[in-house]
Amino acid sequence: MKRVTIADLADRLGLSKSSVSYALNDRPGVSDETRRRVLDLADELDWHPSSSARALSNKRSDTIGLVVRRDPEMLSTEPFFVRVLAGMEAELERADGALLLRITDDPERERAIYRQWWRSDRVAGFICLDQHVDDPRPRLLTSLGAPAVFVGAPSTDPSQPHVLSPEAEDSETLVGHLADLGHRHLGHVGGPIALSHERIRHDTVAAAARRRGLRLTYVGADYSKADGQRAVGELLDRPDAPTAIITGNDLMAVGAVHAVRARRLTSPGDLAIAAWDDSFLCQLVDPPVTALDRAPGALGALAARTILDQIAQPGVVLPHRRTAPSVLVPRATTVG
Amino acid sequence: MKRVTIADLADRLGLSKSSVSYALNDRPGVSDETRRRVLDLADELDWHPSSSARALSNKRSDTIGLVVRRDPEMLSTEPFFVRVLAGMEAELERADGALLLRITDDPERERAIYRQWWRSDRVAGFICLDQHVDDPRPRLLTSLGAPAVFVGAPSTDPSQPHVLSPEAEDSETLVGHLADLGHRHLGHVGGPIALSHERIRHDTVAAAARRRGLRLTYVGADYSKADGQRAVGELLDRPDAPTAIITGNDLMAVGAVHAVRARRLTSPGDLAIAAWDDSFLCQLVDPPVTALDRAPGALGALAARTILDQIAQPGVVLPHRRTAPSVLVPRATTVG
DNA sequence: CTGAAAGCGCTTACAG
DNA sequence: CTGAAAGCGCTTACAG
Repeated sequence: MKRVTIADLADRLGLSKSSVSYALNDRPGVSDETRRRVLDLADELDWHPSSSARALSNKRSDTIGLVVRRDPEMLSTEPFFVRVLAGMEAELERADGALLLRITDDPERERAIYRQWWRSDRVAGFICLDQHVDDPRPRLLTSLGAPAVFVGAPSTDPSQPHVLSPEAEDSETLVGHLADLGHRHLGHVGGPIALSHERIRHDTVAAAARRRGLRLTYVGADYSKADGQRAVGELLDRPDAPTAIITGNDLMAVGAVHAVRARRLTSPGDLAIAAWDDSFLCQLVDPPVTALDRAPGALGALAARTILDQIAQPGVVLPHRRTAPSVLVPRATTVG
Repeated sequence: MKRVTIADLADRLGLSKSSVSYALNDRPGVSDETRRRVLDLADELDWHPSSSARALSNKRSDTIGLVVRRDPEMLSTEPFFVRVLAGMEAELERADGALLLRITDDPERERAIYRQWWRSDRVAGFICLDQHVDDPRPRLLTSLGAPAVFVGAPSTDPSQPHVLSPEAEDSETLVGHLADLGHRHLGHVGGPIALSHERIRHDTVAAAARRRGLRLTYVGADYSKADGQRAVGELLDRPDAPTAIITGNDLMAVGAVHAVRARRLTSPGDLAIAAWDDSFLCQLVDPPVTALDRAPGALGALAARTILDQIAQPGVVLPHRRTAPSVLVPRATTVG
């Protein structure tokens, strides 16, 4: 099972290795006929360039690194993550790139992996998810000189590109939907406030409510169903409970449904519920939950495209990008 | 941002590159003191070996390839996949390996990626999920000479190792549970019969039922909630409907619950339901579904360990392995 | 215990 | 348009 090399091709064709390399890489310096012969033989012998030799010569890899810092168990309850991942893959597939993946919930390890992958030239750049307050990655990656794109929230280093979901528009959509239904007091059950995009939502939901003269009560939870249920329960048990809530993800919306049910109340009668992140969960629960379809695949694809662009143009400050406004899918918990 | 190389270390220490390399790789040929000095300086300068240079010299990469052939949209509804993935990651993390991931639902591309990754030395071996009838991968990978481990079902090439869930024991557990509750006619709503592990389950469920003198009706579906609901609906509408069913995954169990509810029947009274693949879905649905917790993380970890072993011992035929029998989590749909 | 040298499979100036 | 040569950063026999 001897590997076929460029030298083999050169030998069989009576050419030099350089000519073969030029032909294979579609560079000037070889006649069309020579190029044809080279490509045909490469095809016939099923030659593929050695990725390590090429990376060593070019001093760069064509692999994108993705280090996910989440509890693996929690991750499995997040359809959103898999859909973002699939979007990245689709884009990388087109560009024939590849994704090197690591899942760890140890912050020390996380940083070590970024360093190691970059220093050992394993990857040409990184896609960074879940930016949080005091996130060490913007500075770390800048100091390493590693290209990176931040997904869902801006990097604190403005020279690093980011791709965002349109949180302001989405907040507007959610608040507007509930306001149009006549609700005057909303609850916002946000995810972990250490996450940057949750801060953004906190502010944009508040702004949207203020603009309409609505009252707003914020309460934080951890994205789990159980904690969502607890948080919504607390809201419901207040004397001045809101009549509608917005939850930061689908799982907490399910928790909300259960909180309502546990109190023998009904939705939307006693509490209307609308969620970020549509998924099959929102459809499965009874009653089905009104939710924003955020097109996670598009976000992932945009992230992949952006990091590939950044790698191709090192040093260039790329424009930030965002996905199209999400689409509200009204269901029984608001319009039931 | 100049890369630190072994030559830099050698220069600064007044040593040769080979001594430095020996020290770094913990091989004989250097005094303990020299080794210490080398390691200290490497640490101080944050030296990391160039993965491509090392791979080129060693003629082998330390990356494992995972090509997932699934519709990305469907994938996001499968907590099972993410949990297997997380298990692999945990094991690879320990061994400091990495996972190169590609998701595609195009069979042509799938084969091309296996070829390309192997021929270009990007990966040292593969983990293969979702083996199906007439799967081209056993032959392809054997002909390439690429190490591979098959997860969930044996390869048709017996020299390739596999790691399995204990399907026979699990079938026994599920059938036994329902039989103990007094059910005499079971339905088995299997997943796509083209998948090898579904064939195994088809046979082992049948054997377990036969052994107990139970009647069994098999019907196939595609793992989606909608198709599960359809299949269960068909069973329920028969004049001789089974009193209990086993579904091939959690999503179809949810479909079963909905089929029952749509007919204004109840579970477990009119139909008991037990599922393979416990997940939060089984807990969320009302009534909650009895399910087998298959320890997907352990399966993923075992797969990663096995491919690493196979790579370390090329040519050796490894013993096949399986995870511990799954644990049945009884819930309302059977013991309600 | 240490050093000089060849080699892994590519790319890329530099001459012809 | 083509070839000989150096170099990417490692590893590993082979001499000393």
